[in-house]
Amino acid sequence: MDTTKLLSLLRTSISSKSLLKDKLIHKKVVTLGLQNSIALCKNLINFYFSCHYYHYAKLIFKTLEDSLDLSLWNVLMAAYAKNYMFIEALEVFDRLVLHPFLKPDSYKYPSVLKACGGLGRVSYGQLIHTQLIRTGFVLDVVVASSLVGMFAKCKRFDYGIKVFDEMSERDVASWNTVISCYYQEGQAGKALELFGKMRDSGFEPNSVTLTTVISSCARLLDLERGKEIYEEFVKDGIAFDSYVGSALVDMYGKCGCLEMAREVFDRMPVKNVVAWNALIAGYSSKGDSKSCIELFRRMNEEGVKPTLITRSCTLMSCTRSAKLEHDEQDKSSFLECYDIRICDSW
DNA sequence: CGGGGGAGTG
Repeated sequence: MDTTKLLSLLRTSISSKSLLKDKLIHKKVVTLGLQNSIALCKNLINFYFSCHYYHYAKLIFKTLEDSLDLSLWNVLMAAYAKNYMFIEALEVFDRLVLHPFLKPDSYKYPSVLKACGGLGRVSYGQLIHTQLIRTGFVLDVVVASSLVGMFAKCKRFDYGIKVFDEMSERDVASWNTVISCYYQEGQAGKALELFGKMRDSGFEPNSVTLTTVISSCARLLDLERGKEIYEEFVKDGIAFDSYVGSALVDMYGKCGCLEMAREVFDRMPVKNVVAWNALIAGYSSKGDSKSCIELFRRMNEEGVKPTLITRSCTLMSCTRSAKLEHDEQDKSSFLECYDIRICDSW
């Protein structure tokens, strides 16, 4: 069996998440003496991460870390960053910095910047920023966007916007990053303004853009504009995914159109917890505790785990309900929700 | 091999 065949087997087992099968493949890799195949090992690392077998992933890396292949280090950092293991990602980066022979490339930076953002380590991010200017890697569009995102996550929006303004090359993702930067800062109007600029500059917005733009309309309670923009996107054939769906449910809910919110929600093929929460929050703001309780029960039945937001919205709607003192059914619903809150850890 | 998206209360 050759490397190509093994790789394709591995990809299939990654998508079907069958660990047993993969262990057999891994054994085969070792017995065939292909453990030095970098490409194969990158796939193995990603596979073990997808099964949360981080220890195995690290072992694979360890057997090859002396091979002077930077991409292997980058794969490991990216895998950690993607799984929110930011400390581990930074540890790999720090070790890489001390490496005597490996010369940096632009792929080394996005993951570590994501980790800095996730940990709020702005001073470390700034240190890297300085290096990026010195080495010229800041000219890479992905590296620069990562910087913008890192500064936004660290609440240093001014720095993020400055980096964006100085970018010599931009793409859809970098525009999305800066639009989201304004949104996160609480400047929804400015986010919409940048969206206009993005289109004027000739970039085609995608579903990521749509999510942020709809959320901005939601925050501004500008239902008309949101609808208008959404219809344009529909005409352009932009995908209606779970992010877009949740943003729409949120917008309709915030604007008090619960029928529309419910309609979008029902149309979502996969209802994630954010969509549930957005709908519950909508009913909660109307003081409709009955609908909140009903949804709270339904999501439990459907196996979607409530979050802190689910519970606070549901409970708030119950306490807001003026009938609570008199209506036995509401009272028991409240207690039910409260009991679950005590049993689960928050 | 890398970057960008959504929910609550006070």
